[in-house]
Amino acid sequence: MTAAPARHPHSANTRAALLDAAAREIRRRGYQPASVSRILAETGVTKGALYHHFASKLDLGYAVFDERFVPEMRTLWIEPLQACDGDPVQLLIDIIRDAGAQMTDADVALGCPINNLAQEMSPVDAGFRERIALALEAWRAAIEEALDRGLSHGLLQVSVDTRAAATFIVASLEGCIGMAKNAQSAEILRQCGDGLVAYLRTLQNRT
Amino acid sequence: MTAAPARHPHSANTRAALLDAAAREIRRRGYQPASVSRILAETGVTKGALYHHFASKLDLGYAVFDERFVPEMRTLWIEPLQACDGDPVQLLIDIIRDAGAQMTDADVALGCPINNLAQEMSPVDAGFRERIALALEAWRAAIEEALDRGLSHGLLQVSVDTRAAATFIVASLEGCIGMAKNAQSAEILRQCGDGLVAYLRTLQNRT
DNA sequence: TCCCATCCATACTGGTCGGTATGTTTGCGC
DNA sequence: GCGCAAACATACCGACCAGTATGGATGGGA
Repeated sequence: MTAAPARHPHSANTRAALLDAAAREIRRRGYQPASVSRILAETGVTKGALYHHFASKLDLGYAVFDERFVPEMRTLWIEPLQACDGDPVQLLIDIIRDAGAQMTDADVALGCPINNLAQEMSPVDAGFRERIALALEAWRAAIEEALDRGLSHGLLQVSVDTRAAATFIVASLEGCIGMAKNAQSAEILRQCGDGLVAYLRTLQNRT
Repeated sequence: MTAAPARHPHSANTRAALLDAAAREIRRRGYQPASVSRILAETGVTKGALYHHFASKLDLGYAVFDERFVPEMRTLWIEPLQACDGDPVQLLIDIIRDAGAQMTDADVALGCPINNLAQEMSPVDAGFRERIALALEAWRAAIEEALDRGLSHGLLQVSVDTRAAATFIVASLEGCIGMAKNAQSAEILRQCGDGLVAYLRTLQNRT
């Protein structure tokens, strides 16, 4: 479903514009309150074009998740983690600090799109739920593997259960982002992040 | 807005039934997708009765939050914390373990109603956002005060920043509940909870 | 007993929703 | 240049939504 034969070259642009606008709309309002009409109005694309590229609103929602939200998370978290051969805890701290420093209150107010969809859609739609579960599991696994490498390099406390720690890190990260989202405050995000950093440091082997 | 003059005694029952049904509906679907018609169908109450008791759907939503969700959180968390004069960390661990043990997968799949509304409504409606901020702050403050008492009794590491710790505890708790909600698994909730418990233990003064 | 506010019931409205049927344009392959 | 499918456009549909107008039932206070 990613790409059509593309006989007409501009077609891909239309599709991309729809995905971008839908991503903004879903980020801001969530999937269910997202309005197809608003997406069309914002892009200037007509309804016929949209339903040529996507079978339904749900299909569009899935595409936004797969082609926008997941890649974003991959480049921010998974790829750095996989490339990490130093101290994974320090890498996590750096990402948290960097991302926290760059975000404005407006960014923070939108939260994490994956977690937004998890909270909204998991009781309602199995397709979203399974996609989200896969994405979160990939994230968790990347953290666990990085922790494992750090452990084998003697950088972590030997008592650390890397699987449990990775699970908790993902959960508390989403929790911090969620708290800051409601507060609409990058300052709160940093405060919450500091709490998480304090936890992360307890995993390090301090010698 | 809590209670009308109640000239007719049955009136309070109607109102309570509406609040209960609306609470179920909002728990399951969120506020925006919650349908007034479904609430009426479930209760057997008519639309005239509903709009006699509540000025609007939003008013009903606020009442559900104030009179159902917040009291629930208060009895589960705030009151035990305020009554705690022993080790606050152990109290938190006990609550987490007890609540986790009692919950079924179906319960877990609904998540925390306060956090659900935070993620859904904070970018959309200031009234919800402020209510949620107050509730979360009350929760955080109750934890902080309990930690402060524990600290003064020598039960915690003297290096603990109780305010930051309380903030992080709330955030990570909501994060754990959110992860388990998407997984629809009480087992995941317990695993995440174990991670949080491991963090909580790092706050204790082990001597 | 009768008044009157409270409480509830019914029918309806305007608006938005996602989706579709049908027609037109576009541009590559031949 | 022609054929033809991909790509887009327009108009419309039924369903559902929150909310309202209006009238009727109810029951306690004077």
